[in-house]
Amino acid sequence: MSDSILLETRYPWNVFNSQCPTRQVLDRIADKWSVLILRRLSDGTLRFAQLRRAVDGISQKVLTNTLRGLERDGLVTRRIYASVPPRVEYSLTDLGRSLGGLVEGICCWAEANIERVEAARTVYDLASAAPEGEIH
Amino acid sequence: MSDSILLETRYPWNVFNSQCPTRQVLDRIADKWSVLILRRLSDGTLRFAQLRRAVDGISQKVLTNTLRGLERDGLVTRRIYASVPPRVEYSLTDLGRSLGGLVEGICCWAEANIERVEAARTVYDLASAAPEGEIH
DNA sequence: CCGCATCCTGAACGATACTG
DNA sequence: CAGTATCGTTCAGGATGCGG
Repeated sequence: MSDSILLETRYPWNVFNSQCPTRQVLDRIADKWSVLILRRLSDGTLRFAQLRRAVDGISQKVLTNTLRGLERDGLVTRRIYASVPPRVEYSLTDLGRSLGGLVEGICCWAEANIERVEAARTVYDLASAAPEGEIH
Repeated sequence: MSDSILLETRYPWNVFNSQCPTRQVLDRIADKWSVLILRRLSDGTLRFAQLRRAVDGISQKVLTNTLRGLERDGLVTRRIYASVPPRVEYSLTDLGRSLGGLVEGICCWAEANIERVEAARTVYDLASAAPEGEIH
């Protein structure tokens, strides 16, 4: 009996349940900024300012917050060097690296399919603008 | 010459550039609700109310908005049956189905690694609460 | 049943100024 | 350099009521 349960659901968790803690994980990793940061760090260690430049458009505040969250969830390591000026390096943990393939997959999908998406948008927007036109 | 360019970057797009349209795609798919909806629809067509129940915690407004966005971007099809009461079915397009593996990967990663994430959080929160304690 | 319109609150975010 | 702190704004999102 317990075997069948194990076969049906390998984990007792369920992202579709809003009370399940996995939802919080989904919230963290299914996030634009998290994806971009993780992907940058998958190429190697970066300092705060480097990371900021590498992820165009992110504000200092959002970068700080996102890094804190990623660090708290064990995806990113923060190493501080007590020098003047201060030096802080961010890198992926093993757990963070285990997300590498997914994160790259997401970015690649976006780059590979943007033209299809834009084409779909054009069609959709045209249909929305003049829905009556189709009938006449 | 053009060959080397093609080899270096297969696409002229770059998600790290905030002006690049691929950022908008990333915004769409690197989103908690989009991921959950796409994953549900990858198992088959669903009506609006079914989808709402299947994605626990989503409000009607957010579901509507997210579905519109996914439809506009060509990931989801909306089929309307002019019956009483009205019947609206949502399903994935081919483009949406091409995201299936990634979407499933994200959800599975969350379910498979939640315990590691929670363990990391415990460590992080303890260290933040009493950082002086380590020295004594 | 589906989902649009409206109102409203709180969280997210940008900009700026300041510190170790 | 790498933040923290504060302020002001914007906007996502919840609640409710109505309409096709």
